Amino acid sequence: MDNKALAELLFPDVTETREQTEARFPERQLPEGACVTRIGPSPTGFVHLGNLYNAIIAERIAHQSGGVFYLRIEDTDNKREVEGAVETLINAMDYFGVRFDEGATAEGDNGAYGPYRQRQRRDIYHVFAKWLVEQGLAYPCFMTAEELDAIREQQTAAKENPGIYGRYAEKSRSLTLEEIKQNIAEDKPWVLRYKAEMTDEYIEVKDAVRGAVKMPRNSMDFVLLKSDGIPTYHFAHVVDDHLMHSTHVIRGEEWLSSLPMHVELFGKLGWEQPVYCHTATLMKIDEENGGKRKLSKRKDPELALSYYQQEGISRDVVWEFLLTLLNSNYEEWRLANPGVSYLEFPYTLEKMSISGALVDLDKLRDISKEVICAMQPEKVYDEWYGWCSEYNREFADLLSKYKDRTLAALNVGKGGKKPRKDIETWKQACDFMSFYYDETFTVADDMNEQADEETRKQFFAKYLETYDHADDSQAWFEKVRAITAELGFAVKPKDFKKYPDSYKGSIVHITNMLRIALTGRANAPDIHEVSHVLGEDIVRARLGRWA
RNA sequence: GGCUGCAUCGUCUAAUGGUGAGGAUAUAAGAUUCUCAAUCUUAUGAUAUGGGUUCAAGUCCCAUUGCGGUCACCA
Repeated sequence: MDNKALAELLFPDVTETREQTEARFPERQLPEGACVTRIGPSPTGFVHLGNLYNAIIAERIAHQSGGVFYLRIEDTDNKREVEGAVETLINAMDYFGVRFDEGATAEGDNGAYGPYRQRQRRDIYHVFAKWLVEQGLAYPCFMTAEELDAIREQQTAAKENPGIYGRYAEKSRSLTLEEIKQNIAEDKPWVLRYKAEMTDEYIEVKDAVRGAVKMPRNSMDFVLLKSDGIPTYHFAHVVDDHLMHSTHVIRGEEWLSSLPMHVELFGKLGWEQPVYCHTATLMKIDEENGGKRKLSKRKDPELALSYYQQEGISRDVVWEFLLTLLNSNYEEWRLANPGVSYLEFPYTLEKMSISGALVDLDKLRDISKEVICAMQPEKVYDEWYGWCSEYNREFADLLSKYKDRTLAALNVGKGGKKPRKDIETWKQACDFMSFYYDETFTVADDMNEQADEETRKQFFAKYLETYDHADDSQAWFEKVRAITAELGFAVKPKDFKKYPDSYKGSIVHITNMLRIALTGRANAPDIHEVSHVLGEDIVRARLGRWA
């Protein structure tokens, strides 16, 4: 076979040599030790928690080393592509504070190694495809889907490994130049296959987290270019990560088994392999059978990044959460460095866990309270307002109308050493804080459980009579106690527990009445503090209804 | 099925081959002279199984089991 002639026949439009193409993607000028990483999502419109997980690793590795982090859109499968998916992805990454130095943007490209959308790099792949054909390392295959299905059936029946290799590749491999010319003249669709060697050798690849991984060397004639001339993931990955000079390839462990193909291509093209880092899959407990399983797009809403956006889970919270999963020493570091940005944490691949972690929403909730509690009220306000303006416009209006009151409310219970931890998510915050605004204030809890109507009227009348908005918390509580005793309620809850028949109730009932009247609920923060956030007029108005 | 990755409390994990297997979270009980959110005490709770190597194994080796991945003109 005349490989040169075959290459010309298959790629008549390719005029550039591989040297010329490579010269257009020169070495990056970076300081010693700088890492170049990327994420390569496919634009399906669905952004995974796993996407962010890998993005965070890649971003940290690059930026901690003074390197480059870029975005490449892997859109080689046009069947899966969804309109507007690139924008969705960029928005999601932006929401979670992942910033790219170069790569695809909503408008186009930013950077010297583009295009950053694989479909637009078709000509580049063809240069290397042509070279592989010239070297006798690739050949066209005209087999139809039906023929491939038949082969697979035959292989399954014979308990052989499925795929195109060995004698199953004979038919296409043995085509003469004349036959190929004929097929092409007839416009028969073809794919370009890698011409693998039949071998039982093993390869060993160093994975940055897993250590040495041993696998059988590739002996499959896998597809390099599909019939539309677009490369498969495998070919595109090798060409792009070489030309764009990625030093580290961070991706999910589902790629581990195709690693031999990639190693094969890097070897044959004479390129240096990047450092591979195959991350563990995020898992979840299956409610049906109690087993550990992969997060599934259909059954698990918390898999979608949009879930975290819709719930209003703060960017910082998601980072903290993922970092605790990513590096086992993160929590320890956080404890030793409270108040420091997570960006200061020295992230290392060595500390990465290799077994699949379970997404534990309990843990997320705990981290969430912790993180938001530690935020300055101004920051809480800004982030919360930002979320509301996208997901709850009415509340956003309230927040801007009552900005000062909201800031004061966010300070409630923040004075001492043990600050309150009320807020978990922005969505929940709207609910939790609703009693501070007349527009959203409702009485949710029943006051009948606290005392009968007669006592209630007496209490509120007396309370308002002696109420002095200027009282400090001590003086205020003394008055509450006085009224409590006067009404025949136990001032000490323990007394009531001991002698329930001697009292009409305890101070707990009294304060609960106050709380319900003031906030609409029996469980709420400190009455005295809340009163001062609301102001005297509102306090008198809300309590007056009951007197 | 072939190939392959992983395996410590429910969950996330720590432990140069050598301490009573430690922490966090969750759960339960108690404390905090007003609820709740917290906070503090305490408790429950793990090296998947079976062999080997070694004075000594959670740690090294082998097998079994379990869970995952992959075997497309999908990524």
